[in-house]
Amino acid sequence: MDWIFKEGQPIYTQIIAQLKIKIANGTYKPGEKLPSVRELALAAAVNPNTMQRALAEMERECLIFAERTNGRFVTEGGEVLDNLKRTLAEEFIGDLFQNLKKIGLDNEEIIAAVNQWAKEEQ
Amino acid sequence: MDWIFKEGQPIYTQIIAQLKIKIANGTYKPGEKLPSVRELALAAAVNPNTMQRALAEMERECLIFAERTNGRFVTEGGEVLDNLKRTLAEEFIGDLFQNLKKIGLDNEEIIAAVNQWAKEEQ
DNA sequence: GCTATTGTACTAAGTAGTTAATACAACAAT
DNA sequence: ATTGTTGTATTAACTACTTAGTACAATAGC
Repeated sequence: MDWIFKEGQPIYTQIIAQLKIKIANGTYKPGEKLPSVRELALAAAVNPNTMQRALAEMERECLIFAERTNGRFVTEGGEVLDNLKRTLAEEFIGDLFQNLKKIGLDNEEIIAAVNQWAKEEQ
Repeated sequence: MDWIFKEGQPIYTQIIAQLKIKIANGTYKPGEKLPSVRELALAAAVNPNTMQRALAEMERECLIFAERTNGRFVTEGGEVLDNLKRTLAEEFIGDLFQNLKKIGLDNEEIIAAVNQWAKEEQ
């Protein structure tokens, strides 16, 4: 399930989204050392510059931090991870409501559709 | 609420997504004539070429069709619109489950989160 | 102290998306 | 028949993203 990129969206933004998920689900835990830029780039089959750009962006968001010649680490502190999970979930759910409302569904219909989806699919 | 574009994704793909929603919610009804390429481009504050590209793509999907010098029309036939609405809704909901499962929520938790969101927000 | 690995920076080239400007053919409206 | 509007095509220029290649400073590990 690792490192699949779609067309129509910059790779570096997709890397950020997928890395956030990996942090949120514990693949990379707070305080843990990340693979090096070059390793990550190799694993994602992406140019090191592209991976570097994604990582630099996540540093600006304080999700990870770099130690000059030692490597990169996931930021520690329980709030960070909890905030990330909550923010991601709210983004996903908010987008769903926004989109479904645009095509004419109200709150009840949305909840019904989500329930039905959970039963029928997978 | 018309024609807002985000960064990080080609404009023509965002035009397609928003036009699909406009067809799905009845802004443009089956059989109805669409504004001309130039009008749409003006309304969306976008170059005519970009609008043309989005419209051409939607023709390939048979959602609209062009009459050489008369204009563009929404494809008629109830199935088309129903299929569109169902496809859009399934895409949105499917993405939600996929994303939330990645950060560790199961079906029950997802449904709970959606219910809570519907109560609390807006 | 040496070495390998780390993050970081830079330049050049290629590709895709966007805009601008222009042009043409077909036909509805007059 | 003429005119204006339609979809469509083409060319050029600009920007953003991506890749390739190279290089450097800092330091952990030995």
